[in-house]
Parts: sequence; structure tokens; C-alpha cells
Amino acid sequence: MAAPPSDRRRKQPGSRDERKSRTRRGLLDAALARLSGEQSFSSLSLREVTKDAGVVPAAFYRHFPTMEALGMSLVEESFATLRGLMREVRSEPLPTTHLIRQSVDTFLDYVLEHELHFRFIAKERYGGSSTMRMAIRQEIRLFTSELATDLARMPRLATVSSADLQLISSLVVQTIIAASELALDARPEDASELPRIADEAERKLQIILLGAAVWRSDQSR
Amino acid sequence: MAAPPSDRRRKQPGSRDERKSRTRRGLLDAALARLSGEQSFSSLSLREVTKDAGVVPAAFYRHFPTMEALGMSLVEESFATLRGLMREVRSEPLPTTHLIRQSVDTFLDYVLEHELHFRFIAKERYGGSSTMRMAIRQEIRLFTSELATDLARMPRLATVSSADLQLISSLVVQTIIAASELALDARPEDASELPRIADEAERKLQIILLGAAVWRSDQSR
DNA sequence: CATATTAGTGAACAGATGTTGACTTGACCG
DNA sequence: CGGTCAAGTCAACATCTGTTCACTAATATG
Repeated sequence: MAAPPSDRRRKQPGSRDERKSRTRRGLLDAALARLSGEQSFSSLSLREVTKDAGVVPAAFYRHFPTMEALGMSLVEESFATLRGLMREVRSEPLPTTHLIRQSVDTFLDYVLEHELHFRFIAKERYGGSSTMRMAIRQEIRLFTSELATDLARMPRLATVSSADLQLISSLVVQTIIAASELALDARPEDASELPRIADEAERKLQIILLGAAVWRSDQSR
Repeated sequence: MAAPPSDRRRKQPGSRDERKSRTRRGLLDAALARLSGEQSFSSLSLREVTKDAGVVPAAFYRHFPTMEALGMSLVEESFATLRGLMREVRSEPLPTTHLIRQSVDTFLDYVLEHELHFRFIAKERYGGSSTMRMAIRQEIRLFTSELATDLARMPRLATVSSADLQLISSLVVQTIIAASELALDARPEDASELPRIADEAERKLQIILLGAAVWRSDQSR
């Protein structure tokens, strides 16, 4: 008469470590999924996360001491994927024509591919706790510096000082971030929206690089 | 022997409407104050707001149907003050030298003067509900358009088409917003931080305007 | 002056929240 | 094989949440 024991623990396969890191991923993914909606991280509850991950609330503490810690992990892994993009781009030969347009397209594609991570960053960049904000700002600063060394290789920026390169890179980054945020909010039903955003970003970058090339020589005002 | 009745309702002066709008302000201010800390709007509870405003939770509904409505009021009044700044600036004669630097300083001063409002906007610009985000984006678009008409009066931009002016204005706005967000997070104990932020913004704007002036003539690539 | 409005009260509710402790049960290792 | 370790469970807790309802008392109105 005894029915087969309805075991709620039914994730069978894998060693102990594998199973642990799998539910850890489950928690991170559950949080990311929730954050793609209307909620912000600080309004996200531990219980919601564990529920979506298919785990009891108390199990959360086996993986993170607090929600804040989970948030920091999300920041870290978001920028880890971004570094992946940079490595990828650098390994390929640079296009000689339409370099700006191609870079914009590549970046925006990447953002949409990792939509949830970038949505999270966009929200927490200014909305999160101060430790989170500082962590994100630090990562962006790092990204800006790396981009600056890439910009130095452009012929028309050959004569620019490294301090000015930093400035220009910061302008480029803030422009591409703004475009990313628009792209994330673009309604998928309007297919013309994304190219328009890319167009605008491209033109902005052209203006910036144009100004940068004249910048030094005009230093005297 | 009867002590004077310890009336909890003790905001005496004013007509009924005055008192109503005073507690309404109290609610708005309480929310703003809370949001200057670590919380985000979506994690702000109705009870916290009413408690700080010195009013019982149920009284909230006499002023707003929901927290979301209070948030929209905050958006509205934040940008109302910003329009105030624009009117102010336009009524004064434009400085003929250091125009960019003076504009940057004026704006950043204004941001710090209305710190709480701008902190709120910074957080909710990407962290809030989609209706809030859209409202903020719309207001920024409006601001961008108005700035574009002002830019048109600059001698070196006289030949620029209105579509391009819009583009340039958007660049200027995104730069000044980025500077504002940095200024809001500047540690007050380091007095050198604010001028550095203003310096950076000034130089960025110079690059942009420089590029804009050459832009049209370079249209052929 | 009598009456009607209405901002604010106070208590109660059903539900959600973070954190705890003692427990099970399967994988690991000697 | 037998003991240890740890991921996950379960139940309980005190606290906070939004919303409701009937109420009070002061202002406004006719």
C-alpha cells in the first residue's frame, strides 16, 4: 500500500560539489530572473529566491551568508563575462572599415545576449547599496582603462597623451553604456528601434573621436 | 487633577487645505530622506514613510492611492525644480568667457542643492518600475530638446542641422548626468573631489563641442 | 448655529519576511 | 564497511508588511 516515497530531493546526478554548485547557480539565476522584472535588488527577498530555485529558505545560508553577498557575486560574474567579450574582440583582427559601427554592433549584440546580467548592472549601478555601487564603478573604471589602451592604437589618436586618452575612453564608455541601457528597454516588437539606437551611438562616437583628434592642437583655447 | 489632554494631533495652525498639503509634503520628504540612504524606492515601505512623517499608516491613503503614485509625484517635482534652473539660467546674460565651465559649475551646484531629488532620480532612472523609468526618460528627452535650442545660439554651432543639434545635446546631457552622479557620490571630506569632477566634465564637453563643429564638414567620411 | 466633510486615529487581519535549531539522508573518506 | 561531514529539510519564532473598517474631532458650509 505504501506508495513509492515521494522524495522531494530528486536532483540525482553528480558528486556533492557538483550538486552544491548547481543549486548555487540556481539561486543566482533565480535572482537574475526576478531582477529582469520590476523589482530591484534591495526589494528582492531571500524567500523569493529560494522558492524559485526550488529550495527551502534555510538552505540559502549554505551558499551565501546574506543577500548582499549574492549580489556581489552577481556583480563579479557580470563583469567576468564582459572581460570575456574584450578578450574575444582582441583575438580577432580589427576591421579596417566601419570600425566604429562594427564595434557598436558587437557590443550591443553582446549586451542583448547577456541581457539579464546587464539589466542587473544597470539597475544596481546607482540603485544598489554603496558597496555594490563602488564595486560596479571600479569595474567600469577598469574597463575604461583597458579601452584606452586599445584606442591608443588608432592612427588618428596616435598623438594624444595618455591622460587625454583616459578622458576620451570615458566618453566612449559612457556613450556605449547609454546605448546599452536604451537597447535593453527597446520593445522587441519594433524591429527598427535597435538599429536606430546603434545609429545614434555610432554618430555620437564619431563626434567624440573627431573632437579628440583636434583636441590637443586646440589646447590653447 | 486632570492633566491637559495629551493630544497627538498637535499641528495646529492653518486651514484644512494647508494642513493637508503639509502632511502630504511630510510624506514626500520622508520618502526622499529614506531614499538618500541605501534603500531603493521599491524596497521602501508605506509604513516607514508614514512613521517618519509622524502619521498613522492608514492616513497615507488620504494623500496617495498607492506608493507608486507617491513615486510619480516625486519624479514630477524633481523635474519641476530642474525646469526652474533652466528658466533661471536663461534670464541671466550668458557669460562670454568660460561659458562651459560656468555652466558645469552652475549645474553641479544646483544638483548638490537639491541633492535628495537628484539622488532619487539617479536611483529610479533604471532601478524603478517601467512607468517611472519611462516618465524619467521622457523628462530627460524634453530637457535635451530645450538644451538643443540653447546650443543653436552658440556661434560655433551656427551651421549645424537641428537633427545633429539634438544628437550633440544628448551627448552633453549624458555627460552632465554622469558628472552629477559622480558629484552625488563624492565624499564630502575630500574637498578636491568636486573640482576634479567638474574639470573632467568641462574637458569632455570641450571635446564634444570641438567634434561637433567639425562634424558636418566631415560628413563625407 | 446646525450640519456635513474629511484628515487623521486605532485596532485588527492575513500574509510575508529573515533567522534559529534540531533533524535527515546521501556522498565522501579512512 | 562504518563513521563523518554537509546540503537540504522542516517547523517555529518574532517582526514587519499593506489594507480594511468603524471611529473621532476639527474645520468648512449652508
